[in-house]
Amino acid sequence: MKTVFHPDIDDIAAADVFAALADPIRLGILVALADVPEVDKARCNSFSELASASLLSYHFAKLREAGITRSRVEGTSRYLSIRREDLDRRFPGLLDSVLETARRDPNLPRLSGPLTVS
Amino acid sequence: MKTVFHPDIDDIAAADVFAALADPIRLGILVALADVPEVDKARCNSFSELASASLLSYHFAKLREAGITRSRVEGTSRYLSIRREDLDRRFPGLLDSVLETARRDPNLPRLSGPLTVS
DNA sequence: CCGGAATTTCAATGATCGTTGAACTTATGT
DNA sequence: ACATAAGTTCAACGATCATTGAAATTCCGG
Repeated sequence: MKTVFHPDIDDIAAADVFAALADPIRLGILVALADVPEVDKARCNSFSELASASLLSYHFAKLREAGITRSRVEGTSRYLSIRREDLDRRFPGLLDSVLETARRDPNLPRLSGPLTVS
Repeated sequence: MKTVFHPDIDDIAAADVFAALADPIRLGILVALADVPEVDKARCNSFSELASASLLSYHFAKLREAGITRSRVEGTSRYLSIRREDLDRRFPGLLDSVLETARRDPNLPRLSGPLTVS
């Protein structure tokens, strides 16, 4: 039963968050994640349109290490979600305006359909 | 009468803005700038507590090229300001929540006094 | 015209970044 | 037990980054 490291949200500096957001693929992952109605149900594989498996894995790690996402291991799959409560407490209002900003960017990579869930 | 290049705000991608924000010194510059009551009056030199002149020049360029700041040349001095209207139109709400986020970060480099102005 | 001030530019350094493809790990289904 | 699927890890690459210090630029005041 492998477990994954998630940093304490209070150890995250503002600049770390922005660094994690400074990539179109990661912003694409983030908006796709935000649009999933059921929390904690987005399989990594669902993002395969955005990049190769190994590159996705790299970007997932960046988001996770910046305290932005959570990764739950279940069998051979991993399920991603946004650490919404933590982010809202530590950086109130930031996540929403980042999502709004990202959604507005016409050049962000986007998933063709809704995320396959569960 | 030297003039300085400022990108069209519509040519700026979300990821570019976040990249420019991904550095503590630049965030420090930004909050200091935001706290100046009179717009367009902050001389570059006023930030000398934050870094060496040459490093500041580098960071100023990053902010300017990301569409975040404006630089007005007057004699041997340059005066910086935030492109607030442009940013608010292109990325509504983002600047304010970025400033709020940055101000909340206890580890950001800060100016000891208010900016010398005019 | 000369000296100094404000700022940028340049070259160099080491660190980190995004990307690729191949190898590895771990769990699942038969 | 074996093949397969889902992810991660690793080594390599060129690109960009932050930082330094020295040199160049541009203007201003005497």
